[in-house]
Amino acid sequence: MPELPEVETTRRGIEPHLKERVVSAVVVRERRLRWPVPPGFEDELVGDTIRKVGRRAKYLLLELGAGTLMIHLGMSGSLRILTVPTPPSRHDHVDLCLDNGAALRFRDARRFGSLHWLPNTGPTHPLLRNLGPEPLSPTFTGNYLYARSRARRVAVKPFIMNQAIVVGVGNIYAAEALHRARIHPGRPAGRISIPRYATLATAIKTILQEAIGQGGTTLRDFVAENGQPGYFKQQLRVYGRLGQACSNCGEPLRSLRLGQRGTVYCAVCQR
DNA sequence: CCGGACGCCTGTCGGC
DNA sequence: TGCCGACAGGCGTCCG
Repeated sequence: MPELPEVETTRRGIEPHLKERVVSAVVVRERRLRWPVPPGFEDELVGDTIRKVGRRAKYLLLELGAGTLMIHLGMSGSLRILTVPTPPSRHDHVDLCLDNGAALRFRDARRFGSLHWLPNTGPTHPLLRNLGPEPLSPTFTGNYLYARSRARRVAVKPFIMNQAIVVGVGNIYAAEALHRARIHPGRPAGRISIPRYATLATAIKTILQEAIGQGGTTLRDFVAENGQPGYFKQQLRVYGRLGQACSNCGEPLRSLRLGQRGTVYCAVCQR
């Protein structure tokens, strides 16, 4: 997926096109997403005004008068702004048509993404309830990671990919941050010192900020609202570089499997 | 509570 | 060229 940098890139791209626009129509061509799009979903949105485009974790939050449209991009989702009518292709599942003739189009080949309507009157959505802190916020620190990791035997990579611990970090940026912090991805989370967690927290912040600056990482599917790919792929030091020389020491990068996810690392630099 | 495995989908790539 | 398995940016659910 789209991890935090790709979702934030999308948020920044779509907000100016959506702000203070009225939804004139909603077209749902495929309701079978990660969570089914409920009947009547369209009716909640039509006629309402988009006031703000926010983000929490990897969720985009379109705040309207009567509620919030929550969008998750899954593994292969993207959002585009169309300024002229464009025929939908096979994986273009939802269009949000605006009062100025433009439209927001949701595309997702694998359909792991989802859309939810959250009425203002309702409770907090269950998917938002158990999320950890935003990694770019001041509350996310090495001390925080240290405190949350005590007595946990899970490997540090799946630990920082756990959205209840810290949000927004997926498989790419977890691998990159651990390489930058020189921590072995398989090291048990409960066996990392305070200073090393301080380094890791800083590495996560730095990697995410730099990736946002490059418009995210495009491997295959991700594009911003204007169709542009993200360029952070050029900066990746371990992800997708199995067998290539480590940028620090020249050692060929190795891989292992952690939590059913491929993990590339340097056996010399990361311990 | 914790941690690991599974499944949801489509597309692509490497090996034979 | 075709077929088959493995793998891919996520994550909720189930089971031990």
